[in-house]
Amino acid sequence: MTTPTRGAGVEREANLLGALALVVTDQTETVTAAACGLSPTAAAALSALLHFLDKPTLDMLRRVLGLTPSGAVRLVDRLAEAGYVTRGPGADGRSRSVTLTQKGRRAAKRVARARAQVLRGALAGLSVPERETLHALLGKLFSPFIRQPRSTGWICRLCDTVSCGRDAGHCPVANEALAWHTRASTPD
Amino acid sequence: MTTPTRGAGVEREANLLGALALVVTDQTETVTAAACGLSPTAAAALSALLHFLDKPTLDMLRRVLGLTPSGAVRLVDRLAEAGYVTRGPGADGRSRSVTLTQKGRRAAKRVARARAQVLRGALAGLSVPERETLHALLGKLFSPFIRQPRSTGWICRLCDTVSCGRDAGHCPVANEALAWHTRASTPD
DNA sequence: TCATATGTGTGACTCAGTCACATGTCGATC
DNA sequence: GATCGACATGTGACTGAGTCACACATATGA
Repeated sequence: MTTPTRGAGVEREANLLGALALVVTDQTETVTAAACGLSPTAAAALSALLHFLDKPTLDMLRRVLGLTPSGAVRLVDRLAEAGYVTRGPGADGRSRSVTLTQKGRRAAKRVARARAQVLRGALAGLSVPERETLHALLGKLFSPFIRQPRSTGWICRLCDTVSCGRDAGHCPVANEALAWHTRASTPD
Repeated sequence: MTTPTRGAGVEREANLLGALALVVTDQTETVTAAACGLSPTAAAALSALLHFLDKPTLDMLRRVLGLTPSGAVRLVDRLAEAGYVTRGPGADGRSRSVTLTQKGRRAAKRVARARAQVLRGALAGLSVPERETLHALLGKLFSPFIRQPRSTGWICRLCDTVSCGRDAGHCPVANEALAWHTRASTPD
C-alpha cells in the first residue's frame, strides 16, 4: 500500500510540468510581442487594458504587471509613443487614467488572438473528455500558487476574462482567492 | 452529438492552461535566480551544465539558451566572474569548454532543487491516480510544440534529465523529436 | 592552396527596467 | 483651516542583459 510508484514518479511529472509551462510561456511571449511589435510586457499591458472593467490607472497597471512605479511610467510612455494609449485625468487628482486608442484596441485584440491560438494549438490533440479531465486537474494545480503571496506579476495578467468565467464562478484563481479571503480576513 | 460544450469550452481550458504556465514559469524563474544569485538565464545555464553528458562548449550553451554567440560569451563571463565556471580548451582549436567549478556545481544543484520544489508543490494536491492522468495529458500537450521550429530557447533548458527519463524513452519531447527526425530526415 | 564556414571574443549600442528623488494631491488629525 | 504623512506620477542617472557589426583564429573542402 501507501504508494507503489512514489518518489521518482512525482519527479517525472514535476519535470514534465515545468517543461510544458516553459514552452507554453515562451511561445506565448513570442507571439504576443510580435502581435503588437513591442515587448512581452507591453503585450501583457495591452491585454490587461482590454479586459479591465473600470477605468484603469497607471498604478493598476503597475500592480498587474509587477513593476515599480517608474517602470510603469516608462511602459506607458512606450505604449503612448506607439499610439496605443493616451493618458487622461484620473478619478483622483493624483492618478491618471490610461485609455486604449482605436489602434491600441486593435493591437490588444491581436495580442489576445495570438495567445489563444498558441493555447488552442496545444489542446488540439485532446478529445473533449480529455479536455474536461485536464481542466479539472489544472484547477487543482493552481491552489498552491494562490495561497502564497506572489513576488512577481499578477497570475492573470494575460487572461481572457470572458472565457475565464470569473464572474460565473468558473475561475479557479478567483474562487481560491475568494475562499482564502473569507477564511483569513487580514486587511493587510 | 458532435460536442455539446464546444466553443467556449476550449477557450476556458486554453485560458487556464496559459495562466498556469505563466505562474509556474514565473515562480520557477524567481526561485532559480535566487538560488544562484544571478539571472534566470544564468540559472538555466547552470542547470544545463549540470546535466550535459559530454564536455559542454560555449556554443552548445548558446544553442540551449537561444542566445547569440556574443550573448553567450557575456553570460559565461558573468558565470566565470561569480566563480561558477572556468573556460578550458575545447575538443577543437576554435571551441572552448565551459566547466562547472565546485562552487558552480553546488549552485547548480540548488537551482535544480529550487525548481523541483516549486513543481512538487504544484502537484502536492493531486492523488497518485490523478498524477498519472495528468502525466499522460501533459505528454499529449507537448506534440504541437515539438513539431514546429522554435524561435526561442530549448524546451528542456531547465529539465532534470534523470527524472525526465530521456534514455528510457519516457520523455515525450525526446520521443516526439525522434519520431519527427525519422519521418522527415532533412539534415538541414 | 585558397575560399568559406565555424567558434569565440570585443566595442558600441539598445531596451527595459531599477533606484533616488521631486512634485502634486488626498485624508486625517490638531 | 493648517499641517503631516501616505500615495500616484514623473524625472534623471544608472544597470543588466542582451543585440549588432566586426575581427580573429581555426577547420574543412574544392
